[in-house]
Amino acid sequence: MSVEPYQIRVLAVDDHPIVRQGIASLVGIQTDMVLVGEASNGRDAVQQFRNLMPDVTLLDLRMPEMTGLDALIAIRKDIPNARIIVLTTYAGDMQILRALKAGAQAYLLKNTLHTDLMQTIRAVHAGRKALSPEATYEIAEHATDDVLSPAEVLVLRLIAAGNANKDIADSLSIAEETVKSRVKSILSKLGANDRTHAAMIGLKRGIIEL
Amino acid sequence: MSVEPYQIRVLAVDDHPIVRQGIASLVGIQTDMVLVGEASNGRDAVQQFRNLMPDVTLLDLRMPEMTGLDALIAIRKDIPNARIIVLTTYAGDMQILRALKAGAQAYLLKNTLHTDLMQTIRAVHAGRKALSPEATYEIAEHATDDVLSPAEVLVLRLIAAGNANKDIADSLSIAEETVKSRVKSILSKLGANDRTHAAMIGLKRGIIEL
DNA sequence: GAACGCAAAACCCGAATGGGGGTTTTCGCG
DNA sequence: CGCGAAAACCCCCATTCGGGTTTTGCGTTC
Repeated sequence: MSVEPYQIRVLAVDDHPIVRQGIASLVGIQTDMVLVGEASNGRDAVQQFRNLMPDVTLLDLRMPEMTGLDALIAIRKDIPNARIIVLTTYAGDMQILRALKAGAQAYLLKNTLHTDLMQTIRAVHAGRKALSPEATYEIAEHATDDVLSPAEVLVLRLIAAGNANKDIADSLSIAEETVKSRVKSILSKLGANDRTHAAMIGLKRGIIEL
Repeated sequence: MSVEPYQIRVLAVDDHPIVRQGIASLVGIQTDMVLVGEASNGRDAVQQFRNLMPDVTLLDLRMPEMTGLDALIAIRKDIPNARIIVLTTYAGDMQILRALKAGAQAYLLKNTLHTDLMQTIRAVHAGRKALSPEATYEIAEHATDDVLSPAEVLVLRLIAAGNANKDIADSLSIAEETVKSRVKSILSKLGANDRTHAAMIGLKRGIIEL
């Protein structure tokens, strides 16, 4: 039995055991990779990364305890050249952009084929970057759109929670009229008919979470 | 090498190759099960079920081409005693209830542990039923709630799409006043502050889809 | 320190919303 | 066939929403 001299050391982070099992099984088949660890939430992911120093990390975004995005940020703060592939179900353009800005080398959807996933691991390990077609499309789709300001995102979140402008004003300690101008701006930037539409678009695009 | 005389024949349906790989790998380890087929959408699932007649089917709900729920209904129409385990990410009570009404024997979330999943396959094959704790909780949580009528669900969908009452009236060919009374009823049944809140609750509870 | 840019705040106002009633019509089911 | 429950339609009315416009205030830049 020959031992591979150079193997890519992979860390898998996902809150679904079945997905981790799938990754483990796929990586196990490859002769040039080895799975060195698993984590089921963001906190564990950061911990595991520190301990294991993997070459490539597969990271889901939606997780309990600590978001994949927060884990990504924490890891890259520790080790700025960490190689991380975001592997998730969801493709809102804002979600993708934030992950890339936080230093992800690749963004793949879970409907990616086995072979593409393995190729991406090798590519990222070699220092290249990758985006799934859907991710590319989503970003291109909204490339020319105005981006919501942090203040506007706050208002949008409160809108989605079912608050009236007055309530939003109170909980943000600003004038109701200010809220109204922000709402107007949100509707215009998102191309929404009304606040309900805006909330749904915000969800679809990964600007707010359910 | 001994051949197991009685193996549970399993069909895996999920649009994520990685998840199917995980199931394949887990089922492969068990001596009393064998994976006989896979499908990546609802249409294929129905097809595969007819061809293979598996003992137990693992079925995701969110899939392209044809919903898992529709596939479930189609399969149970063909073979009324088909044993199907819904294995999905999402736990809105309405989604769960519809799956159970359509004849699913079990409803598991993907964060289920390996061992629990395997046990559930055996249990369902033996004719028993199973619900994940989260599913049970969701159902109990809303057990006493009034259920939206089909007409109300239609209106809620159009609300979420950003339509005004007048537009909803037009596209459903009913009077605006009718729409208004349905909206009132929806808000009351869901305990929502306004239509936006209602749309978000509808999403959370699996009454409408994004 | 003048000019600029921009978020916050203010005002107006017509239209949409949602909370109260209510009546008629339809339909499923015993 | 009739009963009861939905669904559909209707009216009133206070409030909220969303569009347009303007003013204030504050920091930046030149």
